[in-house]
Amino acid sequence: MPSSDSASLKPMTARGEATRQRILGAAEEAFGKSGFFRASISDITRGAGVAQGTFYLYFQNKEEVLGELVRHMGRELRRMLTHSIPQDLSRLEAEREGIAAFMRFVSQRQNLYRVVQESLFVDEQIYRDYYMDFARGYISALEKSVEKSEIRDGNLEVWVWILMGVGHFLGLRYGLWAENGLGDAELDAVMDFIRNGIARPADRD
Amino acid sequence: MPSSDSASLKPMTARGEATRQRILGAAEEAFGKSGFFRASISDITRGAGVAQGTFYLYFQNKEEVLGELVRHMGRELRRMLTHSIPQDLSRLEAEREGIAAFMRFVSQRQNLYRVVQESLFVDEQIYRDYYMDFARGYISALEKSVEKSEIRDGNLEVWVWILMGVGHFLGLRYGLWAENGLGDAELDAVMDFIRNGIARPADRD
DNA sequence: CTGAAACATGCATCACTAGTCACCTTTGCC
DNA sequence: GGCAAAGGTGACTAGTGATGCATGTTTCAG
Repeated sequence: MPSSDSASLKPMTARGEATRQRILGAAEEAFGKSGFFRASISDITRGAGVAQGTFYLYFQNKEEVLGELVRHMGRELRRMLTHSIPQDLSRLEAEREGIAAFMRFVSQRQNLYRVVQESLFVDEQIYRDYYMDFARGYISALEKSVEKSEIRDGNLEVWVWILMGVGHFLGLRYGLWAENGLGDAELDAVMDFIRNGIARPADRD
Repeated sequence: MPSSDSASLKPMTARGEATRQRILGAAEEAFGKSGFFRASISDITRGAGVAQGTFYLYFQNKEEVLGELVRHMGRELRRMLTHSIPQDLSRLEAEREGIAAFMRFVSQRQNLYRVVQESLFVDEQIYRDYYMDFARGYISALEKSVEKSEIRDGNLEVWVWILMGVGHFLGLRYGLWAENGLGDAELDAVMDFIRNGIARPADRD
């Protein structure tokens, strides 16, 4: 028994997988454009070019599709960051590359990013998992950097949530709302903040 | 002519205002608990203790209620911050007080905060207006602080979006998801980041 | 070539909700 | 006390959308 517990109807063996992917793609588009709740199953199946019933061959409901999309974004983003950030960079350099890569990702996959954000209002657990997972990896990366003295020490958990918040709002403001994403000058300003904070040099401690 | 343009049916003169407020309160609760889309008009009117039709005496639809709630949160938050932050504080001190006050606000009015966040998926303009307005005031406050040399200079617009992102994620992580809000030690860690950044003292510039 | 498993269809059912409206109640001014 | 305006009601209409299912179609091993 393949321990299918609550894990719906995922099994399949060929073209089925392709159909499933087309449904996921159409859902990403529909959710991104209309929002999760306004998008209907029939919008999705129409977009995928399949009949309504076909949807239920692969998913129990819309929520399940959303969860899948959010996890997909998590994997894609990690993969992307891994590939965009050379191993030999110092933490601050890596941070800059990471933010730049993230911003490109959001600009290019606006629908998917919106879907992730909306998951907070569909199933909070999906959203929490997404960020808790990301935070876990981020914290251990910072820990290593502290050990190598590439950055100073501090409450890394809090700092990571701060950094994720920074990324999120930059993604919103410059990835979704700006024509041309985040420019180099602006990225400089971001890094200036992250490196040095806002206190005058004389007031730092 | 009272230039009622698109401004629905707001006029009233006595107990009507009280009813309208009860509807807004019930909507805040319903939206916060179930989400905007899952909450029905009849959920709201039931919560307010009025008949369904009464809703349409004061609002055209759910969206309008949401807009009202978001603008309400904006006003309340500003008022709160104004009252919580003594005038004679330096910018860094004010920043600390502001974050602490914001965190208390989110913890106490979780439903309202959720409503504001969900507005992004109901009517993006409402959400943008909320943050664009907030950013405007925040930027000019920072400009004044720069003039007084309380903080160093930089790209204040970018910094403000960073700071709002920080606030938002702290609100999420510690205001909505943590039992006890943001502790003093954690607030210290936040201020440490905002003051000094994460670079080692030797690497600062 | 053939039959069974996997895939796919699309319509019918069922539940639910936004918004309307004809009618009733309260308020307060004369 | 009478009456008009403001406030309030709740059943009803029209529409939408999720989901079930009986009925095809495709694929491919033997």
